[in-house]
Amino acid sequence: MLWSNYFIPTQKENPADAKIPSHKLMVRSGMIKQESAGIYSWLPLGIKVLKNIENIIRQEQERAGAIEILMPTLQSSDLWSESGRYDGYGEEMLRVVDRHDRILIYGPTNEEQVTEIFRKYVKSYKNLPLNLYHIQWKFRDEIRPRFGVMRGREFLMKDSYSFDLNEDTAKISYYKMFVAYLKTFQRMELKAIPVSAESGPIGGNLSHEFSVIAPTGESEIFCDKSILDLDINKKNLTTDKEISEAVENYLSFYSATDEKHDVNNFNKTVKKKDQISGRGIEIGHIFSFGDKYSKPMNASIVNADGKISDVYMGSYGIGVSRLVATIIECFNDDDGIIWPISVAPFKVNIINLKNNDDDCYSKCIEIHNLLEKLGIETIFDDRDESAGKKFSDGDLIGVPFQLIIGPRELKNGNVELKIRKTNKKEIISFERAIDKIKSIIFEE
RNA sequence: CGGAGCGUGGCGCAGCCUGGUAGCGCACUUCGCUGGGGGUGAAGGGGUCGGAGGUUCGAAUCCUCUCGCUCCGACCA
Repeated sequence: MLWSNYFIPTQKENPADAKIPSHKLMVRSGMIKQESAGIYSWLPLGIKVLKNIENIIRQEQERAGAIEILMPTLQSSDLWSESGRYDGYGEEMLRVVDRHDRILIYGPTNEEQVTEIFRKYVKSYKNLPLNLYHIQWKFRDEIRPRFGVMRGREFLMKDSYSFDLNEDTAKISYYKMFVAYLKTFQRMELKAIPVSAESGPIGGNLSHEFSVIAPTGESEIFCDKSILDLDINKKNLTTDKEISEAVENYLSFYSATDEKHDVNNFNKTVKKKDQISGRGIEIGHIFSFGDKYSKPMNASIVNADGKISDVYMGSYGIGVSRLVATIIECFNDDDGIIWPISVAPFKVNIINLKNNDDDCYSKCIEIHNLLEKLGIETIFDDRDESAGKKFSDGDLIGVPFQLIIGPRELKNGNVELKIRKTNKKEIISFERAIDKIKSIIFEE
């Protein structure tokens, strides 16, 4: 991609109303534009990252056996009356009245909707277990949206819904998602901590949220340091038994949200030096809630004995758009964003230091085409701007590798490779630079 | 919803208190010099001050209403 053909409206100054690093940086790097309170347009760089994150989530969901569907943003309020949540959910639901004076809801979540789909088609235990997920925009009319897309009113969420015959198999479904979540977040280089949590308006008795500790986190979490040292990829997890053991290993360590925190228990079970507490950003939340929706909505199946029983359900959410901000909160410096390779909008940023130099330009194009051919997404900053401007924009948008090409080093067949993560620069041959980039990217 | 504040070119702000129809930095346009960390010289374009009403000879400035946005608190992926 040629920068001059693309659309990255960067700005030097911080927006007046942005308070946290991710919000400032997302606006300054031209990823998002606010349209209303808590409602944003996603500009090219922003949507690229959002899609990358979405795809990682999608891959891990599929790997865990979840099946993608797409439910509408607008739902009939009748469904919500059936489940009893129409009144319960309150002012956060955005209601829309259509021309026939029917009330629609811009969905804040989809338990009712998916239960409706399930009950229409699934009648037998033979079709279980089933896990359906979708990635769709949600709307929660927060009293006070803030922090950019971290707490928007409109946000992109991945939500999965599991259906099982009984409590035991429902637990397996829950555990599968538990593992999928750990893998998903790890691929984004986030250290997500599963914490036992209140289930809130979704309901149920088994619930964990996945949080990342960061200074801008919104609520206090407490855990045993040992959880951070666990590595979900270390073990081969294929059978239900292996999955259960792995999850139960996680669950054996203390971890709790503010509401669930028990100081005495914390001190009793966790050594002082292993006690960790910090502000957590909640990026995922999973619930197992049995028949909370299936019962009032008559989502029942016939079991092996020919008896009718309500399905056991669970729901599993990931804040996709919030993840974009979370990753930035975790990876940034004074100059800008530092994208993990897996979600970076481009992997390589070629910076041409001297625009009117034919040799420099053609070398840039050559390298750009070569990288693209290798399947490495590259942006070539061919703008007629000063070197300094390109450097600072490059650091701001946080592309992992910068290839700096100028007449001085080109004479010797060299290029400067800067790794954004470390800000280390080295002058090496083009071949070695490309090999190095390849090895780092494809090793992932 | 309770408390606080803001709304002046694309962005960030000054002017408002002590009314006299707008100013700064960045960005933008053209030309030149430049080009290894937001370079530089010259010449330009763009706003009637969120909206409505009122006071006044005269309103960005005073008053009333209204809309939007932000911040602090309770709620939340």
